Amino acid sequence: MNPEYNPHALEKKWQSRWLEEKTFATGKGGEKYYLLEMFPYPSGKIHMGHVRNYSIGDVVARYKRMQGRDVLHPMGWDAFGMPAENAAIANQVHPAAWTSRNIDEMRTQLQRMGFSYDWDRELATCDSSYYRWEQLFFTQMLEKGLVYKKKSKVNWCEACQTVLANEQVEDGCCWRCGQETEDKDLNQWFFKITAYAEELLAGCDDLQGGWPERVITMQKNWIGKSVGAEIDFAVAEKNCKISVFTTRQDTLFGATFMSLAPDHPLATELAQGTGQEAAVAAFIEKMRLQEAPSDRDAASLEKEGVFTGRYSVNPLTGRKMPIYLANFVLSGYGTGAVMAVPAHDQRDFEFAKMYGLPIEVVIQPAGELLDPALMSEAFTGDGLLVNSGDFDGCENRKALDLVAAHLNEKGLGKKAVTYRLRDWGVSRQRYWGTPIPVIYCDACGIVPVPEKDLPVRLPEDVELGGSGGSPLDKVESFVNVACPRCGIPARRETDTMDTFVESSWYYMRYACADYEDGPLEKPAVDRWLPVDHYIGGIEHAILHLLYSRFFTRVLRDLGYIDFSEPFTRLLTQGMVIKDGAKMSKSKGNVVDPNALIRRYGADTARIFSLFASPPELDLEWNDQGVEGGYRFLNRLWRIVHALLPALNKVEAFAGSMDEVPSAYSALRRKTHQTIDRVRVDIEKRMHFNTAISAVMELVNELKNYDLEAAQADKVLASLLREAVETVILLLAPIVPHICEELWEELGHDQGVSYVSVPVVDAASLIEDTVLVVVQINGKVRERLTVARDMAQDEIKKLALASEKVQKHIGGKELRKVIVVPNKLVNIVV
RNA sequence: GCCCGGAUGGCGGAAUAGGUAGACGCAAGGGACUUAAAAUCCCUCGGGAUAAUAUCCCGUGCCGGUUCGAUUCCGGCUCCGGGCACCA
Repeated sequence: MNPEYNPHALEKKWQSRWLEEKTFATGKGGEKYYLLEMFPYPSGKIHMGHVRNYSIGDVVARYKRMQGRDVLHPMGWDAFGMPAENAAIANQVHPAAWTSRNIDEMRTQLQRMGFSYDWDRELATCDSSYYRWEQLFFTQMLEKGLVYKKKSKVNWCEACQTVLANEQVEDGCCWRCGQETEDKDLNQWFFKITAYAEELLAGCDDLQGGWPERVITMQKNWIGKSVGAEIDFAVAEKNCKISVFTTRQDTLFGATFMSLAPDHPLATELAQGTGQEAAVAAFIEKMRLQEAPSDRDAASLEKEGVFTGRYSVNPLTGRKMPIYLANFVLSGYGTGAVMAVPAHDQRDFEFAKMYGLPIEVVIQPAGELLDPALMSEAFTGDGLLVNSGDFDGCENRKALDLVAAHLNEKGLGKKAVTYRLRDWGVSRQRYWGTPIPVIYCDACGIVPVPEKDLPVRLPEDVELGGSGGSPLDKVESFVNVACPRCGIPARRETDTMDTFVESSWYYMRYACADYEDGPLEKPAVDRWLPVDHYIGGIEHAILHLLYSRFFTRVLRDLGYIDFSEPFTRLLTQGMVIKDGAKMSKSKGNVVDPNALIRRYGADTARIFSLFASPPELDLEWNDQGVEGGYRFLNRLWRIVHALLPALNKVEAFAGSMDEVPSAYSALRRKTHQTIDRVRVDIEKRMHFNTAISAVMELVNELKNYDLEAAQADKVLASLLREAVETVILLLAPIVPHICEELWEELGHDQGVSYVSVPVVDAASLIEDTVLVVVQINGKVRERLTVARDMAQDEIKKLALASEKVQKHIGGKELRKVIVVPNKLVNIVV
């Protein structure tokens, strides 16, 4: 009696063996390969998204090992963050205790999935042995001017008494308590990511091919580069200038007024002495009180503004242009001032109509004559310049350069570039994060904590959930320090850093997780970085990935590393969906991976999440699909065991195709076709669903042979052994436990993890006969099995000789016959 | 509004260089085994016509084009998903 497939027992056996023997430690020789999946937040339980993400990564890691690569495949914990603080308040547990307990639970769960991590490199970002280096980076960035402090608008939740990151604001409300958030001006620390805007944009070209196109596009759009000109407009009767950014300097002759953001620094000053003071003040106040329009209807919001009483002078036409404050001008973009060309910009057009301002056409499209009086919308297309002095008749695209050059010559303006990207605000008024290593001294000002005093440890004895400000504010022993420079009493910064800072460099630290003499051990980082293949959810397409690209460049410029792009190849996997929605606690449609493992074992959970769809698409949850995966593993188990007595008397067939008896050539061909398909699917396409279906086909083929036949014929037995070993080796990265067990039962004493991926014997792929399809006028009418590489004339003759074909031709005249060798004949009548 | 994706059976999805549409799996139906059930094994399975596993017609969101031949290439739509959004 053959043993039953008992996933629990055998999975446990192999998992403990892998751990004991440190099977997945690095240093087993070969060229390096760094495979990384995005590390999880230790919420306490893994979810199906983790199962999918890490199953995908594990296939690649295990496959690369079987290709002889020295694979670094680490795991760690993105351990700082608000949920720990929320749990602390709700359950009276210290965030550190809560986090560490969750890490233990999740580590156990990941180990139960059989993922091939090198656990010796595990790290948690809430350890001071990790964040101390982040604090060092911060002080070094401060010295380099890459960190600065400024007052700025932030999202504030009054109920939770804290700043929220943009991504923690959902539809204008706090994700935690649901209360509407408000803008608040706070003094905040910023990372100067804008200093790298151009480099981050240019670097996108290097990602081409390795990263999904849409992620690159999203990053480019987020950086949002605009090329144009900065133009100075003199203010009439006032000794000042207003600078404007435009991408349409070709339309400068058509600028008839100017719009400033309501919070432009000159707004109030301009109105002084014009009689418009009251109106301007009222408008500014109104705009200040108004809620930010929700994104969706921002563009359709009615244009509104107020005349400042002042005029600027168009530098090319000398026209006096009234200066308005306008609700649609953003103070944070460009210079916060816009030259208005109503004929050629839709917003300016609407504003001009509203306030009766002149519309001047300066670009005429081909075959049409624009009349300002008749226009119902701005013309934003291309054409020839008119009413533009010396530039008349010039194509507007060419005029962009010519006008910019002209302005530059006259000292009126210059070419300029603007980005949408904003500096990264990293201050958080929270407890559970990396303390910002800065001391405020009345005498010395802002003083970075010296390296010898790092880490600035997060104090443990803290009251959470109180009202007002950062919890660290109230910890006297933390706050009160001597100034490291002059020694007088000073105060510590009590804000902590955004948790995205930790995740911006953790992948480098894995190279030297235990290194104590610095953040990064150069030889280790040189060996392993950059990450060869990074796998994670599409939801990080901008934030985490952009921050990491920024941080890599910062560390490069601080002299720690020699590369600029952290992730050579990126795979973004889709979400796990159930009942048409992303699995989430709030939707109540979660499937607990633990229940799945308990019922079917880890291998079933793995094969299901890989088989149901290709990685980049969303995966629709299906209970029966899981059952199907389980059935397949059972079938594999039974088939191998049924043949085992015969298989264990022979070696796997290793001869050439011409030694294979013709009765078995189909089996051998199928074996090698499967190797071929799986290699392409895994190595080139990352489509594990089709790789699995190819192996399923080979397993179906095995069903045609029984023990009796295998015992009767040694050649057959050795061919079956070759096929079975192929199945096991190809599936080993996908369902490693069952494969290890079967591999062992086949008499191998070395585990499957470092056995080479099977190699295709090209001669075995070739068939003696091929199926040729005969079409008449493009419709399939006959299928002929003919010798491979038959001459075109001969195939044609054969095709025409067929009775079915003759019937369809029905005596009609042949106009053309197309022959594709070994594939098809198309007869055109 | 702009920018990216996508649309194939009852379902998830295949079709890698323009050449047999629907691999593999799920669900469904029928059968075998069984006292019975589960499990397992075998068969059928896009729609329609027909006694038929013979034969014919239709079929990859819609309309058109290129081609001997289009799920695949081109043009124009529709719908769905995602990103950005008063960015000058």
